[in-house]
Amino acid sequence: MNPKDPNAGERPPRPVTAAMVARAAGVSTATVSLVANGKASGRVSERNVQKVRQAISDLGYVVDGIGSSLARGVSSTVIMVAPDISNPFFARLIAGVRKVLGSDYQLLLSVTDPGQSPSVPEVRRLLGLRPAGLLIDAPNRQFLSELGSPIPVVAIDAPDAPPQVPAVNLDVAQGARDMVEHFAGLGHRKVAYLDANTGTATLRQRQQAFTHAVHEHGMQLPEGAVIATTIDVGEAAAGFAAAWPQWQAQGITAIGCATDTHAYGVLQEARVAGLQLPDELAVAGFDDLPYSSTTNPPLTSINLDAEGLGSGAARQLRRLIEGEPLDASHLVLPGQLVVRGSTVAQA
Amino acid sequence: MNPKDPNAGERPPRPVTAAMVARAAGVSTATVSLVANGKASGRVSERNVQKVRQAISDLGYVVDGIGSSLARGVSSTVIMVAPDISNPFFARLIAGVRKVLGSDYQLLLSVTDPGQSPSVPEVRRLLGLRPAGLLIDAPNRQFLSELGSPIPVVAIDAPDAPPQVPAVNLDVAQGARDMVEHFAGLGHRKVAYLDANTGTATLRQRQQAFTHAVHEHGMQLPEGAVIATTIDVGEAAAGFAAAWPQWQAQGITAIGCATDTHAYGVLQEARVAGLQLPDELAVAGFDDLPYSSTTNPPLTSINLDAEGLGSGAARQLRRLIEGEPLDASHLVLPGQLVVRGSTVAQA
DNA sequence: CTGAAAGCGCTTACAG
DNA sequence: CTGAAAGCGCTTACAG
Repeated sequence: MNPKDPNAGERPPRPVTAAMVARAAGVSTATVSLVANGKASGRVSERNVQKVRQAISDLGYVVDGIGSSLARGVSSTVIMVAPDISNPFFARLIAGVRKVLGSDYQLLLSVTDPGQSPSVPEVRRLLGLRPAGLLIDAPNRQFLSELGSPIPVVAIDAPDAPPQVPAVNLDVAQGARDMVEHFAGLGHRKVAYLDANTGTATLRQRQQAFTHAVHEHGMQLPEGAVIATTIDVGEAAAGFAAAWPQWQAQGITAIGCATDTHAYGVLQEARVAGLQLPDELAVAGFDDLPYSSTTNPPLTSINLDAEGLGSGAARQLRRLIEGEPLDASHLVLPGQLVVRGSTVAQA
Repeated sequence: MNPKDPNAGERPPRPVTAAMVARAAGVSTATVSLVANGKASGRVSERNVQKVRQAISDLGYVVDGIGSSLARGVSSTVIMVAPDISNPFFARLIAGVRKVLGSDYQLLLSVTDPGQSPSVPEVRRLLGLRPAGLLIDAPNRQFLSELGSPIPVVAIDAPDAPPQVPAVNLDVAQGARDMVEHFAGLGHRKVAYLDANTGTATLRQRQQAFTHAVHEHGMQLPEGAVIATTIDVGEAAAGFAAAWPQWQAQGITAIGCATDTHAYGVLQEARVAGLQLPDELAVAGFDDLPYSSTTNPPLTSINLDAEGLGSGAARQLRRLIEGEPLDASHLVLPGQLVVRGSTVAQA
């Protein structure tokens, strides 16, 4: 670590093994193992602990994860399999996971092809790495029922996970109902929905609950009032721009968006079109991304706790790994409607 | 894989080992190993190959990565360490890496805290996993000089990497010069620069080369004409909105942006402010993200080959891993100015 | 072409 | 408290 380290930047000759440390300290590798893993107390004399510690730091010994994993049967690695990492929601999710895993487990990400649910063979290969547990983001139901993992698995954002697969989800259906109720309370009668076309379960749920709630409230979702684009401000803007003339003619005054990203596109085009928000058009989204409080106007959104989702999933996984019982196999985190200027004129 | 698999969703009793396969096929584990690793040809009789293949598929055997890694000394894992994953540029980078690694190596991501260069101890722990190689995205120079890895490492987007660390970079300086020359050719005399405040070397390079080129062309970057925000459309929009009155008063007619994301913010605010682009204001960015061709107006940008960056780095790493010589330790991929409506009125 | 055996680096009963 | 030894699952010279 010393910047003047003569070895800096070069290939160290060969890695330091426990045997080398044992020799240097004059003890057995068993003792080195105990000390290196913090299991020395009460089992190794203070004198030997010191000698081993000294040798470890002198030689720069790091426990070899492979040897250790083989001996123990598992590694201290947690692998998270995720289809889509390039969005701020995911970054917050990871932050939550990392927080709970701390330094006890090493988090590694395995990215599947964009928008694809992971495949069973792919995950089986990952299993060959002997992770302590697996976190699987947005898997589809079929995958989950086919997997059958020998190690603990927790699904994230998998509302359709079978009961035997622990999962932690977001209550997006309730969020959708809250959004619709909010629109209804404001007097909107005809609404539209800007969906995401990625086909994950959480997105499907949002749309279905939205549609259902609209009818329950006696409101209308006219012909052609549900369109879908990718999760991209530009695509959403273009989609809205194309649909708006007709929607306007149909008397639509409010738009629910599957994600805040979609809503940003709507806001952008609406401002360019000179629409008065929220008077002529009300817009709301899902996710409550950080920027939603500073858009113009600020965006009404369903706050979904990405970090809580990550920490919750990691917590469940730790329980499983460590053999503790789960309070519940499926956890559902509530969302929260955050009302801002895109639906209600603010002071 | 059969959906009717009675084991589906349950914990398989215990993993299948090479010894079990050997017993089932009536051969030794050595033979199983040869067949399972595709090294059988010319060394195992066709008859035994068949028997082993049969047993492998009957039992669903997968080579244990841990055992294999220990025996071989390395795993077939490539770990990519990255500070910031939540942007589309990174997704394309990954795609390039995956393409070159194919199924020969398993790509795993290790995410550092947002915006942080990885730390040496962190990476040392990763080394305990015995990866075949390491890909390190946007490391700082100090990290690189301290690391001294026993395994192949390739730095990505590290223009200040020391010569002994192979790196693949983007020629952002040339890109900045091209951008400025483009502005100059259009007759702009006073320009501004909207920087990113993340402090990575590539961003620093863009800004310095831009500034330098401005002076070389006899143009001006007036007092207060360089501001910085996070890489976020909203932040950039707000930053621009706050600065524009003064910039306008100073006679600034063109803005260079450190990333397209910044430029989107400028475009957004400019349209709202009713500015005529490109007549009253010209805007250009870096990255040429997919959406840049469909903004309104389409954005002039320096196309940086994210996928090529990923595939180039992966290719270098493979060479290193496989013991082949490198053509060059440092690779620099050219950028390309793509002129669109945000700087030049289009037909 | 084949299999017995050594060895990768570690952990963990076990005997002392 | 301590160390010799077995064993984790695999790969690879080696002898046949």
